[in-house]
Amino acid sequence: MTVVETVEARLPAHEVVYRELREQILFGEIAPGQAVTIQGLTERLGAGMTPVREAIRRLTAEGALKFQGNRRVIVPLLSAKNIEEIIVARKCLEGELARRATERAKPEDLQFLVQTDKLLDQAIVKGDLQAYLEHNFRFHERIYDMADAPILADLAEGLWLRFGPSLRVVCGRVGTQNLPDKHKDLLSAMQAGDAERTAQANVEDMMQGMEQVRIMLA
Amino acid sequence: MTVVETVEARLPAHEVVYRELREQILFGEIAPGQAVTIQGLTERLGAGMTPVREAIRRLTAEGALKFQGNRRVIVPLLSAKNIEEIIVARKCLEGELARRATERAKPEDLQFLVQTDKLLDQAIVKGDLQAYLEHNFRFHERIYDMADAPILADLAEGLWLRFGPSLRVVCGRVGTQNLPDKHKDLLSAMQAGDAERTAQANVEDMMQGMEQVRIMLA
DNA sequence: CAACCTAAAATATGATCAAATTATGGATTG
DNA sequence: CAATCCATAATTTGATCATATTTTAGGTTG
Repeated sequence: MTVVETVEARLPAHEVVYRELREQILFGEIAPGQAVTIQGLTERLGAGMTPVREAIRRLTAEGALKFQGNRRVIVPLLSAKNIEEIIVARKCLEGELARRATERAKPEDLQFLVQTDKLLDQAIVKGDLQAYLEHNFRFHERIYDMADAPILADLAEGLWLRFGPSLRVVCGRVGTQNLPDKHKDLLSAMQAGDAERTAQANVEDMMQGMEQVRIMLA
Repeated sequence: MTVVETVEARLPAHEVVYRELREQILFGEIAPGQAVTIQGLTERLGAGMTPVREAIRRLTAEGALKFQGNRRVIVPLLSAKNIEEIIVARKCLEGELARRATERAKPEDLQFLVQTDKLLDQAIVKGDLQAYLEHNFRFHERIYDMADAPILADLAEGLWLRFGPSLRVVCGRVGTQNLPDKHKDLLSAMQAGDAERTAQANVEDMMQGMEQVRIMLA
């Protein structure tokens, strides 16, 4: 048995299933509107029923899944109104988190962000949608971690879980080439230690993405 | 079998357990730091293991419970830093929700709020902590519902779940007599249709409560 | 077109296995 | 001789699974 297997064996099955399913939703592998069945997951992930159930309830609580009245669970379809709400919340959260992250940035954090942004650019050039979505998320997730504000980070990640599936749809239509971001502005501001400018760049970056989703839903 | 029992029987056991446990946490019946065991709940609520498990995962995802590394689940203890984070998020959310609620207020909503505030005052006079906490929550919950913004309402309720247990501790120490609120200001502004003033009153009300918790934690 | 029937899926229980905490008793030390 | 510490046993609790029951959806028949 390898070391990796030993470490993973320490994680409960419900935790493993949760993470797996979460990533699949986050990167749009399960489309908005699509049903998620317990039995389907037990087969697909080779897990028992109870752990699968627990993972589904957890993701439902986070808004990543929606419990229909009739025992059905689906990946929710976002409405234009939903996006407005998400924008309101993110405007506040993304600004605050970027501000705090800048004040606490360590060299290895900046190095990670620069490196991730590079990988992101490469994914855009290659047109690799999956890699684009993943690196983009890792970039912002790192900022959340840096902020040393677990509750705010939880809220921000929870929102990501809500619009993630739609983002995939948007990017699939628009194409990775046409996805502008403000990461360069953000990084230069953060390197300069300018928390306010970093916050502003992060909010603008967020708004660009949300705008794309908004256009699609209209 | 009564009608009520028939209707409740339609709700899945995991949903019933979830609601029950959620209320108990919300109104501080389970103290911060206290452990929540699966077997304890199966006995106390007369439910099976799987539904209890699902309810716990759901509440863990909402931040109402915390999963310790060693398989233990507790009601989290708030730190002073946590409160700061909650304040940042609530400043944004409570303002927006009150604004939207005012714009959409129907006569029966206002009637409910006035009535609930009356019950709240009575609870204060009687020194009935449990009733105070419950009516206070129902008051604000109604505002969330009125706002017609399910995602923002989810976020606001989720935060309530985080500070609820601490609020109980605070009120237990301070006594219900010494708990000022801004509900009268809020109601008069809302009745006048002044969304901005309602928002301001709601944020002030929130801050008064958070301030109490902050003082206790210092 | 409605009522019924069948198949599939979800709910829920209890049994079983594994892990962790607590309790116990003996050895060691001051 | 009493107190402390450590190792080990016992008990409690969590994790997982297999299975029985209930519910729903969809197709079929009158």
